[in-house]
Amino acid sequence: MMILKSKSKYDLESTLYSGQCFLWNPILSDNLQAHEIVLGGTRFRVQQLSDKIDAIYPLNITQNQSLILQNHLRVDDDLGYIYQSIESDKYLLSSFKKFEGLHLLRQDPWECLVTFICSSNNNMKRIKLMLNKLINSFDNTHTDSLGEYKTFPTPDQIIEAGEEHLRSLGFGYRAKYIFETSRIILYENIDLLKLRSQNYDDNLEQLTMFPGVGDKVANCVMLFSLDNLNAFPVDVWINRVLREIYLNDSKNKIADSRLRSHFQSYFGEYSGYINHYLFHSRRND
DNA sequence: ACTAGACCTCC
DNA sequence: GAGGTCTAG
Repeated sequence: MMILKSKSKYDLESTLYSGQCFLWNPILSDNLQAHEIVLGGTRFRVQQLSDKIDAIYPLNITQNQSLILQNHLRVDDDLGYIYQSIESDKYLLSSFKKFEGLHLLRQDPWECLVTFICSSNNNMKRIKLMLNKLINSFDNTHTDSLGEYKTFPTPDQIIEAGEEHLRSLGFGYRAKYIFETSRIILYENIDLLKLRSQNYDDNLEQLTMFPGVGDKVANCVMLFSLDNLNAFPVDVWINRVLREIYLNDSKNKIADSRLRSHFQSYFGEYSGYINHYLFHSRRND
């Protein structure tokens, strides 16, 4: 076991299951609540220990593995700095207090892209189910001291399996989107990791070129995997909370992309972090 | 630029 | 109806 250093208090439960990532699994380890994920081909397990994270697997975690985990968990984020950036906002203040320690994650861009293409017109439970089916339908089996585990399929594996394979897993019309997106990535030799830390506008333009990726999905991918912390996905929940709290219950029709750019200016460089607190709060009241 | 309808499947 | 996107007009 090894306590991970984090700049701020860390709330694992809120962070891992707030709807930004669907690849973490709750698991019982020594009768204690733990959480498991595969990162870069390695299986990791963590659990909450007071305000910090305890990395309990791999057992003798290497320096490099520990870096992979910390990088994914964004333990260096300074939440206090983000919290104080909007001091006068009553609703946000109570959200920060209620979910103190909620972090964004830094996910793998490819896995994140597939995840949020799946999210369209869908619910969290089924998104999770679809991703599990997808992972289990390929033979990417690895073995460690805990037993077998699987890694996420690559674009070329998805192409080889075919669009019909995805349909047979229950992906519906999203099968075509994921299949075509895989083809574009492979044939145009696109390295999604290179989009990391590129500016918001360029990434938005690049990502919305993929079929099945509109403004909302692109903003999710940018926020949850590409370090564009000013990304601001507007879904039905964010739309609700913006109207209720910030637009005086306005029922005017405003396009989500216009709401998005307006509130990006309003909330500033960490609007994406604020977005996730708004989302999580609105869903949990 | 902006607005309706269709779209797969499952709870 | 569900954490949207695409297409037509």
